[in-house]
Amino acid sequence: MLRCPPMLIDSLTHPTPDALLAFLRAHLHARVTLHLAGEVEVLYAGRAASMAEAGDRLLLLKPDGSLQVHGPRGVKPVNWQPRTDHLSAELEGGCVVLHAERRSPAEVVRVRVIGCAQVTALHLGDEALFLLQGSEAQMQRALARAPHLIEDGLTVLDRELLVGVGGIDLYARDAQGRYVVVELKRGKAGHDAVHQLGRYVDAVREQVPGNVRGILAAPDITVPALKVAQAAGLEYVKVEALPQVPEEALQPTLF
Amino acid sequence: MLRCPPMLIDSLTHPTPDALLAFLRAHLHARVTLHLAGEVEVLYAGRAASMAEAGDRLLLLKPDGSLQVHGPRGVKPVNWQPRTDHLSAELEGGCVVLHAERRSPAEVVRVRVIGCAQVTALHLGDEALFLLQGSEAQMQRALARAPHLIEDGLTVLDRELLVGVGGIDLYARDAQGRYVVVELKRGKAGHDAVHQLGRYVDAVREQVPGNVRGILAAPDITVPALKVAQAAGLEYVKVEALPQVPEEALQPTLF
DNA sequence: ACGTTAATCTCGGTC
DNA sequence: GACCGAGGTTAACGT
Repeated sequence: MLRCPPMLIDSLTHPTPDALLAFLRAHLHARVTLHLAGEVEVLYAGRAASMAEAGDRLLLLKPDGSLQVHGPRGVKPVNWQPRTDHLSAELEGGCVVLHAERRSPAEVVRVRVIGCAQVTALHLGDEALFLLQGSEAQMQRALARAPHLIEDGLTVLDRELLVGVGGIDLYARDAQGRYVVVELKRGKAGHDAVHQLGRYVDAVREQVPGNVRGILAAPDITVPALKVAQAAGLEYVKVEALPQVPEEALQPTLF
Repeated sequence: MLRCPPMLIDSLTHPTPDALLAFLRAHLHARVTLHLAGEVEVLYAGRAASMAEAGDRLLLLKPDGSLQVHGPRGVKPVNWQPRTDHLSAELEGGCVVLHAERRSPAEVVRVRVIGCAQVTALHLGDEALFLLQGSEAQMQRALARAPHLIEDGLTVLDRELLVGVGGIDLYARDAQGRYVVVELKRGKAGHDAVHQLGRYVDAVREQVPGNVRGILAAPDITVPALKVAQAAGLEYVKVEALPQVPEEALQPTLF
């Protein structure tokens, strides 16, 4: 009675090209995650085009067909392919070559495996529960429930109100009955946030008569962005992204 | 005489917590890339906060201190930490726990390894040559050399001209002597590109007398963005991001 | 399929 | 350190 399939399915060290090909063929379309360390050469063509000369790299192939080629630095892969439509392995001139293609956008990544130090097939199982705190969506919910954190007397009329293109984070009315467009940012707000707010305020002004205010609500704002906002008659209000956590919860004992 | 250090340094399958700890301690700060497959629980706190319940995951630890935790889908890790200041492994309640911290922004990722199926230490060597074609920088160079691709009679005065904040991609003069601000996009241009162009044009108009034109040069543009551009008196010119490749080069024989 | 936006965006450059 | 903008951004969501 195998309730939890074994995570480590198969692994080879320093396989020959033939052995590697057989390994890949056996696992490529088996809802399995593959990990390969080796010397590799990568060609990419699609929205752009790139070529990486032979070098030691780490490949990751997930069951959704996504492929990533990692170098020795950084979180970002050197080359990648998100969710492919077609994945194949062939022998070309004595080397295993991986093809990862997708349409829309039409892109192909071609990986030539010159040498393989280790290849492993794993079963990563289902995704486990994941909770994120401090997203803009959470901030939006919290402020919709407690709009006084933005301004006293504010009444929220709508969330994610679609106006022309794009959605207004919070659409509200202030104590004097003026309409208020609120744009939220979970981090430091920059030019882009001010422009976004300005665009929404303009759109609302075209549709409703009377005064319309624009408020940028964020935990911080860049100095230039604040100037631009003020020059455009838009307001900035400081709000915290993460709900205040009681001091006790931060004590190391609870970790 | 070891000119190329061996890529595969060490590997364990199903190590005990003690063996895993020893393995990690031995390799963590040895300019080595570590790969670990196992059941894992992750806490993150910093710009936001997250927790991931125990699940099968794949860890990547690079010599620059970057850490990523991959699930069964997507290019993006479930949790990550780019370039840490401090990395450590300890035994807590019978489980190996990894800490990856950085200041600025102050963030910490804590990975509890409940079970380890495989852990491998690799040497990924130096980065190999990487060439990317079709970046905006390349496009900028190409169009600066051949501005007629944007418009006949255009003379490029400057590239990346700093005006207020941000840089104008191409600053030019047209056949009639009017100043032209060109904003480039390597892909489809959207609202943001139009706003960016508008901002630069406004900044130039404040500094020079006379008519100032704004041209958005991109291989494509969204319909709404085109409308906004036209309404704002800005122009759109279609230019290809990738230099035209001769048909022969695309023939499969050359692959 | 298209358009828009958030993201723990990452990453690099410049002031 | 702050700020800005590119990115093969990715990924999710809505129409």
